[in-house]
Amino acid sequence: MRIINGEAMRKKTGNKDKKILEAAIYIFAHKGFANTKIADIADRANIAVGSVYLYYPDKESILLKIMGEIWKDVYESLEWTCNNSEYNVKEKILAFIDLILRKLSENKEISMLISHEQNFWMMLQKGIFVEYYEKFFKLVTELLATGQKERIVLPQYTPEVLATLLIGSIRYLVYTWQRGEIVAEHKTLFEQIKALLSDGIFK
Amino acid sequence: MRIINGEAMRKKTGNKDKKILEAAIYIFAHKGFANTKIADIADRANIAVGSVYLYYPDKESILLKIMGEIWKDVYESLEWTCNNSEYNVKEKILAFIDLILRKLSENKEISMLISHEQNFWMMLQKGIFVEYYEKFFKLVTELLATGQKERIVLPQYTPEVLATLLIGSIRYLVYTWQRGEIVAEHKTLFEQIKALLSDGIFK
DNA sequence: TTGAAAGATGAACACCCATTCACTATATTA
DNA sequence: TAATATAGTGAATGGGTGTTCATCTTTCAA
Repeated sequence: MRIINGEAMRKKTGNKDKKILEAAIYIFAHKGFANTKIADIADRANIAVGSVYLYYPDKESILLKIMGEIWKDVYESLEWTCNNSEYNVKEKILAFIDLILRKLSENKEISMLISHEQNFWMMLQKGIFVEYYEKFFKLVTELLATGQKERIVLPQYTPEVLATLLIGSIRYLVYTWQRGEIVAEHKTLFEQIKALLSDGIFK
Repeated sequence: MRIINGEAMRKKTGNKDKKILEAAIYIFAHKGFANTKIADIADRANIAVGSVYLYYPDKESILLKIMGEIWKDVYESLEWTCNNSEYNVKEKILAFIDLILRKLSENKEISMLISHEQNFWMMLQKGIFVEYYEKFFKLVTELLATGQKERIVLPQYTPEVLATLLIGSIRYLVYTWQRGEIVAEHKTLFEQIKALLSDGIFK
């Protein structure tokens, strides 16, 4: 029983907020944000159009919530890894590569959504996801700078360039692979990417 | 004087088709295809809304024309380089990197447009640009495969993975730099990118 | 100079879809 | 079991915009 302001309150049931997000990820990824109708999302979530508005104020906030959760998750995972003193810098950098590889490939639609929408919405600087992404990017940059100080990472490149290259190429490689344009086993591809990027940045 | 079917014909003047493309590149890049109104494009091109439809059948065809021209240009330049027997494979690969670097950075808006729209429209497989891009990608892949045969390029990676990595990371690095998120001199950045990618793929 | 044919215009149209809201269903409390 | 308050519904609304078209303008051949 739930009492708020001394009044009886009906509970929201069935995790509709989560169902909306899951449906939206799928439709946004395949049709693009602009071509997605609220009715598409409602259909896929098996709820009424009006119910969507009980959970999110508008279409845009659904997208921003999704991207916010993705980058919050990635940022907090990396932060945890960086604060774990059992790892040395090289291990932390490899863990970062692994982390983002894993996050983007856990779900085809997440990788598509990011590849289709992120750059544009980053430019608009809308939503909390921008802050999480920027914190994540900063952490990666610092990690690489530390690597350079410890003479593990090649010194001739600026950390920002390295970080951008790593994040951008992983994102695009996973996307291309998910869409079937690169034919490779999951494990083979991941090892190639890790080896390739390691060869390019480590001494 | 122009005579068609024995009738008098007024000429189209002022290169309105080009002006429309240029205006569209700018607006598409900054507002996104979906948020761009035909009126925005007409305003920027200093013509009437209706005139746009004298040159292009609909909004979509303007975007597809732009992307078609970009990738036609890139593909044909690379083809010319590959057919030029004065270059060896390594020089051709370096020329390819230079080519795409140059194309994407010649104009901030082109780089933005590609980064915001290309992945999505590639997925839809709409427009002639898809064929040009795929021919370009195939050429790059073949170039890298030849490099591997001649023991110039690292053999442990599949050419498709290398090609995807090169194209994707250059695109994203230039975009990020154009938007001011990486602070670097044009020349410095280009040399870093070339060196970094060369280190990662050449023996 | 004039009539014809095409270029150019922008107000009006018609459709689309995000959002609203009057209504129904259901959980909760007493 | 009744009263209440929120959850859930989906048809209707309204604003926005891609496209059209009646009209005007310009060019060109005769």
